[in-house]
Amino acid sequence: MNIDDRKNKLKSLSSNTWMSGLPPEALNELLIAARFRNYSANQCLQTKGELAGVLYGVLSGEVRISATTSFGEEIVFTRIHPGKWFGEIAILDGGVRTHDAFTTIQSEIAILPKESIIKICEKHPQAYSALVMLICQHCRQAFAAVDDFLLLSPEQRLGKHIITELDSLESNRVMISQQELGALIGISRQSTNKILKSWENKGWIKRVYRGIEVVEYKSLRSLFLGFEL
Amino acid sequence: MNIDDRKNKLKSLSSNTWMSGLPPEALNELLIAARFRNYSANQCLQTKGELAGVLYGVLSGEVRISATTSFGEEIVFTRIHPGKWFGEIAILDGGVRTHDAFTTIQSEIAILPKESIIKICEKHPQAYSALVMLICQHCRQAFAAVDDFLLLSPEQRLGKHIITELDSLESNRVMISQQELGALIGISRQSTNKILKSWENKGWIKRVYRGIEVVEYKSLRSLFLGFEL
DNA sequence: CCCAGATTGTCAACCTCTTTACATTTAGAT
DNA sequence: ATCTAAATGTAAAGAGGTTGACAATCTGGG
Repeated sequence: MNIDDRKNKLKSLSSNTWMSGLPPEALNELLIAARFRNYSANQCLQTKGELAGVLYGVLSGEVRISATTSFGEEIVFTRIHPGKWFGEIAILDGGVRTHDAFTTIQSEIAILPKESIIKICEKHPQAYSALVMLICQHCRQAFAAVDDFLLLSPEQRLGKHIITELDSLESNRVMISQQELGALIGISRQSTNKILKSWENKGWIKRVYRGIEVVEYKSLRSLFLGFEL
Repeated sequence: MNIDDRKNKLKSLSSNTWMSGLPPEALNELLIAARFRNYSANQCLQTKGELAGVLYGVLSGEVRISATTSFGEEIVFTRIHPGKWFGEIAILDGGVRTHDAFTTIQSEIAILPKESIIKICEKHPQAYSALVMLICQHCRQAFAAVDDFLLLSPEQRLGKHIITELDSLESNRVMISQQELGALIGISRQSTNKILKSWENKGWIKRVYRGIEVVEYKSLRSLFLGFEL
């Protein structure tokens, strides 16, 4: 792979994320250290409990962050979309992975080995700070998720989750099965279906196979905001 | 306050937390920078949304981390016990407070101003790393909390929460109203009461006024572990 | 083109948790 | 000691979500 290819790839990963805070020199070193790999759907990137060696960035496709119960059911913690990084906790504290990670569709993933990150961070303190900003983001998101469980109804959580994915994707369409959508907010497939149906009847969304097209963004958002913006 | 007093206070805050990783020199500088303040019950330490200036450490007493809904209900995110620190996110990323914080009983709190922390971190990179370890801990806790909502029944969440507080307190007794206990795991006071009653009937706990004494720690723990340890 | 597997639509029965209501108990203040 | 506000105990009714079941629909691969 030539250097321009690498630059283009990392460029799509450095807009609006922790990398955007890096000095050009540090970015250049990351450029060299990064590996890029294509995964087909349903490939495993990491397993909960294993020691961590790398930081992941999603170039294209989608990654599902999940865990499996002792009974074999799968819960879905979140989904990571293009432009976003994950896996920094285990890098920063030397601990084990908190979740499993699988691609949901064909995806291109950037992989930064821990040793390279440490080396670059020692040389460029700003790189370390940038990583800290990344974990701060994820920590705030997790805090908000806990609050949402304590605070919002299933319908509100569903609405908020869809809006969040929409914003992250900069699109008006979220592709996900109702099964998985329910698993993300802690309700059953049937309940998810019922809520989506009621929204479609109100003209807020359009149900498509394995996905949702949002028509009335504002209505959906005011569902959990408690007011119109 | 003399230097020995300060040393004793910080000593109780540096066992088993982020401070334990600090070099003696850095610890000494924190010693000088720290302020100590006594709060009576129900005093406000911080408010959600405000810019952050300090890191808090609980020397004695208890702090409730909470938020208020648009309808005026209060949800309880977690409770902080002696020996624990909180408030590092806003210090690290310069953002606003994620939650309100109130003392629940008379408490002594250590307060580290942001400027002092930054100064010490610049001089001692290990101090910065120690703070990062703190946020990693909190991030892992938040991730686990989200998983628990997706994974465990109310009864299991209740059991896990009590065990967690028990371990944090190194005690066999948790002092908390059933109202607040329910608010922490997202169920009503009445449901909380019902579950506690059933546990008392099994001989696992003893209900006291505004508190719970745990008799059968192992039984309670196996409730959510899914197996006996 | 056709088939198999995945996904969706829909119901009814069931179960759990919430809500409402009220009596009782407890701790702390005066 | 007494009073008051907070906390607890308890039950019935109702809301809301889950489960199980089955038919219909869709998509991608051969």
